[in-house]
Amino acid sequence: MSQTAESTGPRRAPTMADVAKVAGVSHQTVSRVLSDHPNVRDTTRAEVQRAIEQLGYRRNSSARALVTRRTLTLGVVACNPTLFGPASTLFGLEEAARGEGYMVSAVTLRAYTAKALEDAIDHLSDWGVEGIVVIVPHRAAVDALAELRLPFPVVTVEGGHSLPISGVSVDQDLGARLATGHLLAAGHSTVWHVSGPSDWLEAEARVQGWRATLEEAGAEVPPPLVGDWTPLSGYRAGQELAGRVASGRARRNSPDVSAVFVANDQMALGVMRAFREAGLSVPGQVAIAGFDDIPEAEFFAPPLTTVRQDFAAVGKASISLLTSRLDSAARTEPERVVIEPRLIVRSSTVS
Amino acid sequence: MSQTAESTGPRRAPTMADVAKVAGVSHQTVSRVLSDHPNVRDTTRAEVQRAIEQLGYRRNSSARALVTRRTLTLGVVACNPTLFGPASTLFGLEEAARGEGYMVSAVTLRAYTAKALEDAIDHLSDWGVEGIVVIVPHRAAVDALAELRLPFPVVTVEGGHSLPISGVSVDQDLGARLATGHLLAAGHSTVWHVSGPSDWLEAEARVQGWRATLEEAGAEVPPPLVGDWTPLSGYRAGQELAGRVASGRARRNSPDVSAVFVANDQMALGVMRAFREAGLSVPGQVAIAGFDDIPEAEFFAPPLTTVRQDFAAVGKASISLLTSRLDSAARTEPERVVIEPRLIVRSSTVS
DNA sequence: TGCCCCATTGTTAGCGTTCACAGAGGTCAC
DNA sequence: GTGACCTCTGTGAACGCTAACAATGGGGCA
Repeated sequence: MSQTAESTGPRRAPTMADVAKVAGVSHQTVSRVLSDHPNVRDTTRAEVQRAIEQLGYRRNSSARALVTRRTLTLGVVACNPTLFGPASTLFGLEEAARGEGYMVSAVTLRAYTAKALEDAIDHLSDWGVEGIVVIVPHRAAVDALAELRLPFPVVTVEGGHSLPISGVSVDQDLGARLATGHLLAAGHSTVWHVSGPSDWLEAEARVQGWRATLEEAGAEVPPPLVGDWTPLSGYRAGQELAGRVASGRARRNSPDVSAVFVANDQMALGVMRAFREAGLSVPGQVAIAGFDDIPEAEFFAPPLTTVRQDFAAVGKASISLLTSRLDSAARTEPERVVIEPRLIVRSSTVS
Repeated sequence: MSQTAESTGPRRAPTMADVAKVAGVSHQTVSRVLSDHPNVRDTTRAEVQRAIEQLGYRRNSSARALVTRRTLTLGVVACNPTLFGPASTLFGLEEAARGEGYMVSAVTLRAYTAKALEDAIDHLSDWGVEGIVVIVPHRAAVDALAELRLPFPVVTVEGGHSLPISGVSVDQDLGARLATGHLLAAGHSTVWHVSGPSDWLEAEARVQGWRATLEEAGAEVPPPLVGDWTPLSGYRAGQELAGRVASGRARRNSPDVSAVFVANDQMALGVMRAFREAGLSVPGQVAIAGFDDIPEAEFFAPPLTTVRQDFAAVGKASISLLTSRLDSAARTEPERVVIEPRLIVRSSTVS
C-alpha cells in the first residue's frame, strides 16, 4: 500500500508524467517499467521505481482501460446473496477472479423478473464489464437472459442446459437420486418430497431426480409439496406431512410418510420442527434428507443427512469459463461444466 | 437493455461521434442529451435518441471516468461473506449504492492479517474506487486500517469506536445486555457465556455487555468459554458446559449452569446439540440465548431466543456515510452511526 | 433599426494512458 | 570502416469522453 502524498491542499494524484519528471525520463519509460517491459536498463528502472515510491503514484485505471479497451472487470448478478449457496459461490468466484487479475462487481436482484435482470445487467454494462456471471437459477430469468443478445460473454450458474449459453451447475438430478436412493435403500417403501418453487431450475431438477429414482425402483410417487426455500415454508409442508402420518393410509390413498427428501436444508429444518411439534421422531418415525449441506446442518436436531454441493468449485469454474471466453475472442460453442454433489449421511436418516 | 449491433464482423462499439454522425449533430450535443442538459431542442433530442437506439450506443465509462475524475465505484472489503451478517450487510449495501448511482466492487479476505487487508485495499485502489467500506470486525484489521493513510474515504462496519474512522455498528453491548438481562429476569442466578474469538471486536463488546449486566445485578461472573463462531466450536463449548452441569457445584466452585448466552446463533446451535446429547433439556434445565437472528433460528429445536441485528440498515447506513463524505470533499470529522438491536424471545429461554 | 440576451449548437482542448514508430548509440561481422 | 542489428529511450498520436468557450440566430425592447 503506497502512502498518499501528505502535502497540503487537495493536490491531484500524480500522473505518469510527474513520475517521469522526477525520474528524469519520459512517460513512456515509466509505462514500460510499470508493465515490466524487458527493454529498460536496470538503473533506469530503479530510478523510476524510486520516483513512483516517492510520489505514491498509482496507475490510473480509467485511462488505461480507455486505451487498452480492457476494464478487467467482471460482473456478477446474484439473487439473494444471503442464501448459503449464492454466497458461497460468490466467495469462490471472487477469489478466482482476483487470482486472474479481474475485479468483480456484484449486483443483487430484488425481484426475479426479466425487467429486474435487465436492469441489473444494464447497470453492469454501464460500468463496462467484460463479461458476467449470472447466479439466478430462475426459469424466467434464464429465459430472459437468452433473449438478450449481449455484447460480452455470459456464464450462468445453475442456469440449466436448455439454452445455448455457457454455464456451470451442480448435477442436481444426481443429488436428488443420491438422497432418494439412500432413503429407499434404508427400506422405506417410498419417499415424499418437499420441493423448491417450481420456477427454479434447481427445484425442478431435484424433483425430476427424485421422481425418476422412485419410478425406477417401482415405488409409488407421492405428490410433491412445494416450498419457497425458507424454513417457514418447510415448516408448513412439515405440518401437512405430519397430518398425513397421523391420519395414516386412510387419507386419500396416499402412501405412508416414513421418509422425506427436502429440496434444501433450511426447509428441512422447518420440516423437522413441524415433526417435532407433532410428536414425530426423526429418524425413528420419519427419516429426512436435505440438500446443500449448510454449515448448520451437522448440528440440527438430529444432524441432517444432506447432499453437499461444492459451491467454491462452482464459483471457480464459472470464472475460468468466463475468462477463457474472454481470451479467445472467437465465438466458440457454449461450454458446460457439471459438478458432482456428494451425499453426506447423518443421523436424520439412520437410527 | 439495448441491442448490440447485429452487423457482421467484430466491429468496435459505436462512439459518441458515430451517434453524432447518424443524428446529424456534433458529439457534444449527444453528450448533452445523455446528461440531460436542458438546452437541447426537443426535436434534436429525439433525433439523437433515435440514433442512440439504432446504433445500440452505450457511453464508455472509462472515457467518462477519465475526464470527470469520478469512477462512481465503491469498494467493499468483506471477511467471510458466507456468514449471515456480512452477507446481509453486503446485500443492503449494494442496494443502497446502486440507488445512489454507484457500482460496488467487493473483495473478500482469506486471512485476517494486516497484509491481507492491505492487499485487498490495494486491489480496490488499482481499480480506482472512490471510497471503501470495510466489513472486517477484527481488531488487527482495524488497527492496520488506521495505519494506512488512504487517499479516499473509508467507512468501517463493526469497526469499533476507538479509531478516528467513520463507521457503522450495531450496539453489541446493548444486545448482550438485552439477552443477559432477559435471562436474569427469568430467574437464573447467573448466565454463562460462549463468546466469539477474542480478537473480534463484536465478540469483545458482547462479552463486555454480558459481564457488565451480571456485575450490575450482583450476579457471579463465570469464566466465558471462547468459540470461533462455528457450530462446531459451540458444540465443544456445549460439551464443556454440559460436563459442569453433570458434576454440579462441586466443580471448581463455579456457579450452576442454568442459562447460557451464546455470542452467535450458529454456536448456539452447537451448544444445543451438545446439551441434547448430554440429555439436558432446553429450556427446562438450561436456557439458551443467541445473537444475530439468522433465518434458521426460529426453527431450531427449540426455537432460539436471540438478538436481532438489522444488517440491511447497517449496509444502507454505511453507504450513506460514505457517499456523504464523497460529496462534501471537506474532511469532516469522523461520523458514527449506531444501530440498536432487538431481543427476539423464543422458547429456548422460556418454557 | 440596433443592441443585448438567451437558447441552441459547434469547436477545441484536455483527461492519463498505451501503441507505433522513430531515433540514438553500441556491437558485431565483414 | 561501414552497414546491419540490437538495446534502450523518446515523440506523437490516439482512446472516447466532458468542460470551456465560441458562434449562430432569433426575440424583446428601446
